[in-house]
Amino acid sequence: MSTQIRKIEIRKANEALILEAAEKIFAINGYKGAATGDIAREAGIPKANLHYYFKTKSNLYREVLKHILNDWMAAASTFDIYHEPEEALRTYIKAKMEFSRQRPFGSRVWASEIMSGAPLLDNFLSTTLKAWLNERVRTIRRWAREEKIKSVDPHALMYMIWATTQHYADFERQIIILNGGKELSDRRYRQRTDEVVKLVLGSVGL
Amino acid sequence: MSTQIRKIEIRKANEALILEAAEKIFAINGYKGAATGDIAREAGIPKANLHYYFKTKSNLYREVLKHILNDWMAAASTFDIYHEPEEALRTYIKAKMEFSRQRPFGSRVWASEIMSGAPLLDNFLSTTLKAWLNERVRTIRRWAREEKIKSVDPHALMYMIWATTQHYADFERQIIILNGGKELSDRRYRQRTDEVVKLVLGSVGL
DNA sequence: ACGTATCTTGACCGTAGGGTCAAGATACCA
DNA sequence: TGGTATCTTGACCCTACGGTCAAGATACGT
Repeated sequence: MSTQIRKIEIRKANEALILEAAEKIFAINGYKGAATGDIAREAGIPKANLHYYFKTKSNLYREVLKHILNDWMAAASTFDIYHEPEEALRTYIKAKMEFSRQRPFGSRVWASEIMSGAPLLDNFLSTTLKAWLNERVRTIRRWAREEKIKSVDPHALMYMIWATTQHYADFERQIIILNGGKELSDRRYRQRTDEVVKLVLGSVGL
Repeated sequence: MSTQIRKIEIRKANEALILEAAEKIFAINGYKGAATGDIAREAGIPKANLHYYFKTKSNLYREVLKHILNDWMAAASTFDIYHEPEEALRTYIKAKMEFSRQRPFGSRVWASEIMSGAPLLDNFLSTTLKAWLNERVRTIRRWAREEKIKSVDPHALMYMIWATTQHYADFERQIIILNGGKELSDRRYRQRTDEVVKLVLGSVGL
């Protein structure tokens, strides 16, 4: 009945703390392999406290996924800012590369969920994402028809973009090792982003 | 002291059975999330029997990884069959797409291992794979110097090829859902392979 | 046919992990 | 300042899981 602003903020802060820790642990160990105790330790709180904010591991996982979907869709929306293929693709790829840089764990949770059969993402994939993809597929076909780009398989193109951009998050460790153990600097990462843009644009004849 | 051929074959057959089941369960649940009991059930044998052939879960996992590395490297070797960029790239991409089609679980175990920090692959990545990659990078640079292909960042190109081809294994479930719940037929998959080849060749100006 | 090495399996053990609880601490409101 | 709602936490419970064991089954060499 009362406002209790401070308390509400404590809750928000703790939930955010737990969600961040959970994203990391789920990313590293997968859903089944992740231990709520490990998540709690990562968040710096007792396990019982974690279960106070999130009743079950499953609930927590669902919340983590929800956050990732939100941000993934936010990046997706940049596809539509521009109408010309070059700018649209460039902007979208940059947004996805940025997402991989900023939220590598989120990307990995997504990948892990898909690899384990996507039990929870099934609905999102078959409705929201499918609709979004179909729309972009149509756009790409139109570009080809208008001879703004080479005629390519739109699905093959979109999957290539997703795969390549997400690779920098999901396979970050491999990339670092192949880079001699050093992670890519911001500068190198920006250059690499431009190279990815260049390759993809080249693949459609731009 | 004795040969005992039949027994040796029993062992080989059972080990193969277990390794196949293990590859699947590790692919779905990751190393930590996979239960030896689940692997045994998948293989159709009692858990104790699994532990008779593979002392520990860790040993079994190592063996699974070893098999995957072998086959991955076999695909990799196709890169060198041809000296001209077009044929070399086409052959390599086809081999990798074929690997994704035939061994989707293997690909996922690899991905899962990398995502969890690559504790066991570290050595392979920083020696064998790094050397292999450096060699290919040099080849790609040479092609660019000889103006056989556009000048591109070789690492960006190789990662794009890896990411895109492995996407068809690691994100198989997502692809199926986006395809309306039906998996890609052999024919569609072959067409898609050709499209991937086309995109990659296009990206380097071929 | 008999002895031996390998294989098979149900029962068992100990720890780890998801989740609960109840008692105390903290913040809020009147 | 007292009452109430929320928050914090160590201790606890129970199942799942990695791994063992010992007793029996199977195949092999002689």
